[in-house]
Amino acid sequence: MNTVTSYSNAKPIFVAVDNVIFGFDVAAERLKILLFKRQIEPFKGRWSLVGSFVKPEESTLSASMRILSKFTGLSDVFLEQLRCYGAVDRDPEDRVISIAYYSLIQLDEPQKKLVEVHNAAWFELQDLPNLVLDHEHMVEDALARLKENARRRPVGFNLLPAKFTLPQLFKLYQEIYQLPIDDRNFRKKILATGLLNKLGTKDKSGSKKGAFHYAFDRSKYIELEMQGYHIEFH
Amino acid sequence: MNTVTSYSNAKPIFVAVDNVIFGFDVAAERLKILLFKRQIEPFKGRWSLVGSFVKPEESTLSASMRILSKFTGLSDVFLEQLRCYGAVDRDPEDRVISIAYYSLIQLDEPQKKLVEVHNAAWFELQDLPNLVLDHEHMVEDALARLKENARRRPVGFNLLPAKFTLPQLFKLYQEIYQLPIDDRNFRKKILATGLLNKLGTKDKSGSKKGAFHYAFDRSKYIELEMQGYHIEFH
DNA sequence: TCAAAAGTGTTGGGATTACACCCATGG
DNA sequence: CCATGGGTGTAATCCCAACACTTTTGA
Repeated sequence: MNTVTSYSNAKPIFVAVDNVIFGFDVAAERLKILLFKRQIEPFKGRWSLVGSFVKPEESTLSASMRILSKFTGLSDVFLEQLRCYGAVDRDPEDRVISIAYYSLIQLDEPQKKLVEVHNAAWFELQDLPNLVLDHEHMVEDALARLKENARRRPVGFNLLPAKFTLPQLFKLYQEIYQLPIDDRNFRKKILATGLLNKLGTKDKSGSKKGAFHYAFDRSKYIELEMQGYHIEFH
Repeated sequence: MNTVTSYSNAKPIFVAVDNVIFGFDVAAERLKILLFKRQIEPFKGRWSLVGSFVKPEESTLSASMRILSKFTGLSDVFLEQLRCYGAVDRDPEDRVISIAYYSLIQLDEPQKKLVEVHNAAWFELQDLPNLVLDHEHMVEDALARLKENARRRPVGFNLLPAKFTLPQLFKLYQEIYQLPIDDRNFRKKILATGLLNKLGTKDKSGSKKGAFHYAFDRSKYIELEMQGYHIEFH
């Protein structure tokens, strides 16, 4: 870089990233979002999406991954950009634009413990506290995007463990759409994608009879991630 | 704002907007994109999307509207955010992130003249020059978004004049998808949306027989813009 | 009268909805 | 043996793709 840039007429702006991290609590059958208590003024101590300023030497995506990793210990999980929030007065303290990302992760028991370290906690969608700045808007947009994506791409599997059951998958989709779905048709549609491999084992935690374990077919996943599809859940 | 901000640990970054402006040349039956010759180093004189740095006192959306208006004279047209491009090395001169927007406008004869003032020109999709930075990537993403949107929302009408004919609309969709479409099924589907009002007049510029003028129903447009639909064009 | 574009309908097949009962098991 | 959740099938309907000819009119 030049010490005297040709961009010297322009004024730089603070750039932040904020992550809408979704987790599916299989035990509770609830879709949840990770929030933490903001560490800096203004609004210190209030609930916020997990975020950070973007450093000069990292991309916005890297910044998002850094934060995701810091709070969940995870890397190599589903993480996509949502959009940029660029209103002038979105932060009363200074001019800050934020790039929102959203992420889908497995929310297991170790994960629940882990986040406590950072003053973070998992909240049900129906039970979110007031959030700082425009973060409620970000959550709303992220949820809309998740709904849209779930009917076009095999994103749901990112929220489940490697082995899962059809009843679990079914409950997840009901949570995403917050609607009752016909379970027989759901099975037909989801099996018809070819994404699921039935395993020989059963999960007996949910019933006497037990439900078969499934794993998703990674190569088929990649294929459909590219092509896309369109499934309407009723 | 405080003179000493509590964000003083963070380093601000240059923020730009870039616009992918689509216009449909009804006469040529071609979808086109507006480009201009970059005015500043580096890459001065090379073809670029129209863009600008974001000023501290304007939102990213305002910046995008400012640029759109400067080059086309238009306001109050279709303009949506595409996404943020935040790679560290996307601009070799300095750290600059860019928020890309895309816009759909009517490309009539006056418009063609107007842009020449700013060293700008309209290019067919198949005939784009090499673009600076990551602008080719932006165009690619914008086109993918347009295709996606055109099957879910009534966006196509933004590219046509107030009165248009079904053959024109049909040609537009063929341009968007760059595929041959069955014209009878296309008419059925597009008329079934209830978006079109048939006018009594005809446009005889395209044929001896003449094609009926249509206008789109604004209230139905708003309704479907909210609800969305799903049409596959074959 | 003919060239050139506009306009129009039907049918067969595939997909989707709606819907209710049997299965397996542990206690 | 029974309560609980897991798993299964079909018929009726709707939707959609495929497909070719007639109309209008200016030159």
